[in-house]
Amino acid sequence: MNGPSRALLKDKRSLAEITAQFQALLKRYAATRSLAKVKLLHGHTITADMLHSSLGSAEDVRPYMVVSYSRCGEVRYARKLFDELPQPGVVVYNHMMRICVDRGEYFGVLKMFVELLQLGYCAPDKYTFPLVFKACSELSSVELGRVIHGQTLMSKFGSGTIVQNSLLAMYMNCGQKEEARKVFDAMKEKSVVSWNTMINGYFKNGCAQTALVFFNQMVDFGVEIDGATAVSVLPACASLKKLNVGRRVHAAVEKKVLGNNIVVRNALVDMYVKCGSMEEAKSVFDGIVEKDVVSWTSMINGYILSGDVRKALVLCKAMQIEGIRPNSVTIASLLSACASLKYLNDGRCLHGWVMRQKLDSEVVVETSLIDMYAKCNCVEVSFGVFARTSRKRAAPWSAMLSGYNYNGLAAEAVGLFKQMLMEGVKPYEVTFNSLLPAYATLADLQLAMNLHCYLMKSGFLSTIEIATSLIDIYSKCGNLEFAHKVFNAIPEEIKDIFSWSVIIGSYGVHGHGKTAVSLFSQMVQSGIKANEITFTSVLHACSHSGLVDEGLNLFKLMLKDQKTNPGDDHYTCIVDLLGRAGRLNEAYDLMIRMPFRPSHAVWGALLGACVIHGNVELGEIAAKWLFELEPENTGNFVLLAKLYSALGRWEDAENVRHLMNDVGIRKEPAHSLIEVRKM
DNA sequence: ATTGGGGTCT
Repeated sequence: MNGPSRALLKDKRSLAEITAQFQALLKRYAATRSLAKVKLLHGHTITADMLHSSLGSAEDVRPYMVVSYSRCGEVRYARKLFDELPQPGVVVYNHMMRICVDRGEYFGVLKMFVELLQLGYCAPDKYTFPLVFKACSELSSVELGRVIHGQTLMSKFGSGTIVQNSLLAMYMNCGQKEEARKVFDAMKEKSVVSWNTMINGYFKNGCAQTALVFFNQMVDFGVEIDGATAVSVLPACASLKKLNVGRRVHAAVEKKVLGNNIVVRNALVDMYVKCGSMEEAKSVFDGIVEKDVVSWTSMINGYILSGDVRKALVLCKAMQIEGIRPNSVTIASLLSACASLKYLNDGRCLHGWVMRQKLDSEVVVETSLIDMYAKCNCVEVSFGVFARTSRKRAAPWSAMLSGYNYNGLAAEAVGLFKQMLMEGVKPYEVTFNSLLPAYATLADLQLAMNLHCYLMKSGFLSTIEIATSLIDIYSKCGNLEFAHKVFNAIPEEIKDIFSWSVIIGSYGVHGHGKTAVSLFSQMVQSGIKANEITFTSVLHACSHSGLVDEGLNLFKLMLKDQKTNPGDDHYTCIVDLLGRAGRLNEAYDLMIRMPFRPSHAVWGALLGACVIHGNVELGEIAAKWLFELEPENTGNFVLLAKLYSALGRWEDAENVRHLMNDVGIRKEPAHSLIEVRKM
């Protein structure tokens, strides 16, 4: 026997002295992560306990044991000792919570926190709160986070920079950027971490622009950037394609020597790739001495984005020669490239490789395989892959749904969705992106009502995009009443330009022009500015219902508006509107004064109107242009022939029909055979 | 003893 135990046996010193020695030793061992020594000491404490039956000293030492074990990563012992402690203090609690965080047991953190609050003899401290906020953040529990935020404000830790930083991260990760902003603005001392958290948080919440604003402010304030700043701001530059800002960050990285960090280098490669500068991406990539799988994957993705899938595949080989194995992300990236280019063979090769590498059970890989086969129009193979997945996660189901949708199999998509629900898989928002169009295609009222019911119960209907799709589905089913009910149920303040456009369009398509126009003015009154899409919907509605004056007024409104420029669609609507009303010359005058050359659609609208009203003069002009703009469209010949026949000009009609048959064979420009009198 | 951080797909 040696060390402290022997000291205890001899009992030359007081218990307090020995306890202090134990504590000091344990602290040192914890700092140096010396697990073996901690274990030895643990043994000594047990011996000491037995010999002296003086638990007093051991009670002072055991909390230190817990801390040391947890620092050394020996979770089992730490847990056991912790459970045996009669009165664990806040420090021990903090260490146990840290263990939970490291193991991803966030609910355990919350349980311990509540326990700690109920103890009565001690309270959470500045080390406790960051751990608890981390747990709230990972569990996406803002409600709880807010409560604990309130608690920090009541305590003296609410003004601590580190506590506030973890609070920022919690709000940002829960999607509450406004609340994060309030905390940030109120912070007395902002550290570089605070700025980084804001930049990164805004980017993650879809506000890349604001992320850059914060970055610029940070630089203006003279805050020294670090590696995490670079890693947070570069993706924002990438998504906004701000090559110049990216280059400035790169320069700062070089100046501050942050580039030893491979994470920073990889972020730079990705930024250059996304900004389309492959030369710069390659030069950063070449400069990385020890490239990891992320460096390679970013570069591979770069070649894919620049359209060189062959080179991407070559690089994938090169990386393996260098001894780096592609991971599921690399594969997912390559497979998505094969999908969009319909490279079925390369996709199959990758599939085989993935199976041999045993990467085929990763969800991302499964999902991209399903997507790749579907995009290559091999739905059966796609389903085969899908059937072999564990089917517990929503992603493969979503991929399969979008696969069915892509291949025009709407009924299958709806059937699969039902099965998904029966198997208890919870969809997420993007699942509906591919599912809802299928319902619109089927246009089955009973199915739509079932869906409506589900969306209400599951709460997804409160998502504006999904509610908007449902309006469209009801409209496609011909049920404007339900469509309008769904529209009315959307709270006024979240109705956006898209939901208004869809309801206006729905009334327009079903010939209720007046309602469409009145909805349009309601929208403007509610403070939403019309855009090109809404104008298309409302003008379409006018032309469908023959509301000439209303249509012309709206069109004038559009011309006056600086923000909305009439495009081809709008001219098509107006020409159609005037044409149907028999005001053909007005329509033609408008076309001549158009700021750009009328497309086939505009000419088509004019020709259609000429047929209705028997106007050969303008009809021939329109036909001449149409034959030039879309020589393959035989419909235009049919229309012109119809125009001639209606006026009893049988011979001309017959000629046009011959012409139509010839075009397919001779590819001779048809318009040369038609005499154009005026143009 | 604490806080923030890279590439893909859904």
